[in-house]
Amino acid sequence: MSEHSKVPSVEASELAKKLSESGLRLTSQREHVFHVLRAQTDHPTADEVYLRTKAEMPEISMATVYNTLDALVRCGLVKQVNVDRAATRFCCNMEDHCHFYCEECGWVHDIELSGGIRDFPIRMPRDLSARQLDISIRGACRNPGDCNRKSAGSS
Amino acid sequence: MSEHSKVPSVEASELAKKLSESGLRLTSQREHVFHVLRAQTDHPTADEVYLRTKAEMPEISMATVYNTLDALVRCGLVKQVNVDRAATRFCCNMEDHCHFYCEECGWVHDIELSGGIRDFPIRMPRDLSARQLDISIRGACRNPGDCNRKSAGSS
DNA sequence: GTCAATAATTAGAATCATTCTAATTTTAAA
DNA sequence: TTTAAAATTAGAATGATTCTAATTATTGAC
Repeated sequence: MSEHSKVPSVEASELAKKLSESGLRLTSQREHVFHVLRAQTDHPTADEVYLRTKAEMPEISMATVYNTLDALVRCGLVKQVNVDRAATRFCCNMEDHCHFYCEECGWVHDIELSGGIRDFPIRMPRDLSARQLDISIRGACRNPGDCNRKSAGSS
Repeated sequence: MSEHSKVPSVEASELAKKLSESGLRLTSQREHVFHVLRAQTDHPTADEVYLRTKAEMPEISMATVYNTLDALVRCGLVKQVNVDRAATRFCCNMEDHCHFYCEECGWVHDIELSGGIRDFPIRMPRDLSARQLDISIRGACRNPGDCNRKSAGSS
């Protein structure tokens, strides 16, 4: 283990387990990226993850952030969120939920589901095998002035 | 009306109406792009739309294709489909339905919903106003050999 | 129909997100 | 330890999308 592991690693064992289940190794970079994702409940882009992780671990590279995010997605610890043409966002809430995308400010919020995702009234064709259901809602935060970021485009 | 309108324009009146409702003009480029989208039930990328439209109207530019797709989305005739990190796809099926994304071959299929989209068990927070619900399912076409494109990654 | 104002189109440059490359370092296991 | 495989790195390359400034088309008033 290198000099870099200076981060609370309560999550490390879960991370190590999940990674190795997918034949992936635990590295200090992966620990830091995972820690950064868990530290906030927002939905950062790869670039935002890079900047936040760099604050903890200045030597990390963008390529590693992408590799790590892919690794975390592959081993089921993180979800990719694609809501518009902009950069992909990442979400470490693995409970059943859906995403709200504000078209004014670009912010992505989690929305709880009232039932389990299995209860959704979708009939799957026999020739397709589903791995994951993603639900997203486009709309606007009310009170445009309160929009989280980017200053609302409308008025 | 220019020399370019050589295309069956049953759709033109609907298109003109919807465009003008949003304060947008009907142009021959917009007619062609809309026609191209309606001609197939797949989910082309902007680049694919560009190539298909160019076959009917060789002078059209990529910038116009993007502008037009945006216009069609804004006036409610077309939906944007974002399923992964790749290029956005466009869908002119405006019935309630969801999208299946095959992780092996990249193909996007429409899936019918068994109920109306309003029946979905989601409780919207009061401070958010929804405009559109998007549901997508990630998975794999069974029979990997039959995958539509890109030759299946798995074996 | 003609004109002016506005909107749309165009080619190409610019930007942004993501992936690739090849060299180096780290990890895990013998 | 040693070694093979996996991960990391910086930076180049690619691909998707947006921007820019000049030109052309459309609309509505006359």
